[in-house]
Parts: sequence; C-alpha cells; structure tokens
Amino acid sequence: MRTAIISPVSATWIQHANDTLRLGDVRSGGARSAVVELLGGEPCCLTAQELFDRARAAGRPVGIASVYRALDLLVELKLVQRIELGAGIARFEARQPDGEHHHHVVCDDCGRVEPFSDARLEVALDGVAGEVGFEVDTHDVVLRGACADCRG
Amino acid sequence: MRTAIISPVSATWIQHANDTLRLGDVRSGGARSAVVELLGGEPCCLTAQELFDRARAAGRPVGIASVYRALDLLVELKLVQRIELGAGIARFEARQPDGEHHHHVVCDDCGRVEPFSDARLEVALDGVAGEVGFEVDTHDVVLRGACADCRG
DNA sequence: ATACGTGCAAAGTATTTGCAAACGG
DNA sequence: CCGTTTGCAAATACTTTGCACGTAT
Repeated sequence: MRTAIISPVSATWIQHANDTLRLGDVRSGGARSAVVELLGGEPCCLTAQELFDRARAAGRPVGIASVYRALDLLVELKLVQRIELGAGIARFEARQPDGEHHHHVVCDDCGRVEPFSDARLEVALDGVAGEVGFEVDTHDVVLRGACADCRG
Repeated sequence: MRTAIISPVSATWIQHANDTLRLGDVRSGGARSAVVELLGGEPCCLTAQELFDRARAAGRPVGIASVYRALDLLVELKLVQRIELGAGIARFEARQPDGEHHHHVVCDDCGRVEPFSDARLEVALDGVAGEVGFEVDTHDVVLRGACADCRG
C-alpha cells in the first residue's frame, strides 16, 4: 500500500470501493489499487489511457489491459460510471455512494469537457425514470455545443 | 432516383435534408441518397452497419465507407444526430427541423433500446443550457437499467 | 470536362483476449 | 500452495483513409 494526497470526499469513495471489493472474492493487486486511487483523487472523468499514463508517471508499471480489466470490474460493481462523450473514447468516473453526481457539457469544436449539476434536472430525470418500463439504475446527460473560446 | 414508402413526417425530413444538401456544393450520389432515405424512414436510431445492411438488402451496392462518409457530412450539417449508447457502437438518427426529438433508455443486460420523451425534462434541459457557459446546440440523455424481461 | 462521390482494400485506434509469470492470502 | 491478478503481445471490432474509377452537373 502507498499513501496519496487526496481530498476527504474522495477518500470516502476509496474506502467504499475497497470495502466493496473486499466483499467479493477479489484480491488486491497493484494495477487495481492504482486505478481506484487515481479515480478517487479525480473530480471529473478520466480515460483509460489517462489512467494508464498517470499510473506509469507515478512509477507503477501497470499494463493498459489491467487498467481496462479493473475498470470493467468497478463498473460491474457499480463503483464507477462509464461515460461516452463521443469520438469513440470511453471515460470513467467514481460513483459516490450517496448518489451525488454531475453531468457534462462538451465543446463540439475543441473537445473541452466541463461538469455541471442541476437539481431541477435531477428531479425531472427521476420523474421520467418512473414512467419508462425499465428499472433505471443510472442516467447520463451530455450537452453539446460551442465553448466560450470556440464560439465565434 | 427511386421511390420509397415512407411516412409523411419523415418525407418532410428527407425533403429538408435534400434541400440543405443542395445548398452546399455537394452532388447527389447513390450511397448518400440511400442513407438519407433509410434514416428518414426510421423512427429511432440506426447503426452504420444496419444502414449498410439495409441498403445492400435493397439492392444498392454501397460501401460501408460511403455510409460513414455520408453520416459524417449529415452530422456536420446538423441533419443527423450521432448517439453513443455504449459498447463502442455509434448510432444515428434524423434531426427533425422543428426540434422534435426523443431520448433513449437502454437495458444494461440485453442491450435493448427504447425511445421516450418528456416535456418537463426538455424544460429542465433548456434551463440548464442557459446556465452553463456554452452555446448549447444539442443534448443527449440516456437512462440505463434493466428492462422488464431482464429484471429478476 | 472537371471535380465530387463511390467502392474496395488497407490502415488506424480503442478495447479485449490468451497466456505464462508474479503475487496475495 | 492454489487461484487470482498482472503485463505483454496478439487479436478484435468499429471507423477512417488512400486510391482509382464512376458520375453528376
């Protein structure tokens, strides 16, 4: 194990993730620990490649395949949300145990991604979730347009 | 040109799409016509492969590359919306000129996709669009969960 | 006639899988 | 010790690009 400087909120998620992992019959390995720590310390979403690069930069010789395998497991356990913002690149973000979350606005021109959250939107989404015939677990919302720099 | 049995609403979109294409300095080719006709006749989203298969089944010897090229152009002209529902497969859907549109709910288990629409959700989305710093052009909403068949 | 559109095949890129070695409990 | 996890390399699957030929205007 290795210490890391992380925010209290994220530390809670890391704790939660490790607890959940321990419940399943999974063992702790270096690659998965790195992914959990990195996602826990990040406020917004990261790509698999970004996780790989950061782990390597931190001196952990992980393989990209292990990053994907760790992410698959975490998504399956509902600890992580997979987010598709287009361009065929998946992004990953910690799912807070209290349901707290945000959505994303993407610039069609430069690809910039920014988070936002809105209580009324969540209320509307919860309302819709009860009306479709599915048992809804999560939702994604993506706004697309031009950021301040690219508008012209 | 070839006739096809299509609904009035979609005929409007096809008309609109052809008009818009004619304004740009683009010429009409077989592959692009096929894509426009197929998207105009479909109420929900289709994958590039589905468009390719249907065009071939209809006796049009299009190439998959031309399908992608036509879709790129149509997306650029805002005639078509690209929708990412996960699994790395993009889907495409006609954008009605009057802004009428729907969203999607996806079964995490079997992959089933169903459309839905909700006026209150649209109001909330419009409200949020004015508060983020971007000039928002479109939005995607995806609900994920278990469909009636897979719930257990 | 001339440039744009097209089909095929090859290349590109994100992700997954096979496998033997390393490792945790 | 035994089975999970890992890193590497090869394979896969969707999408894009190169190029010569066809086609609309």
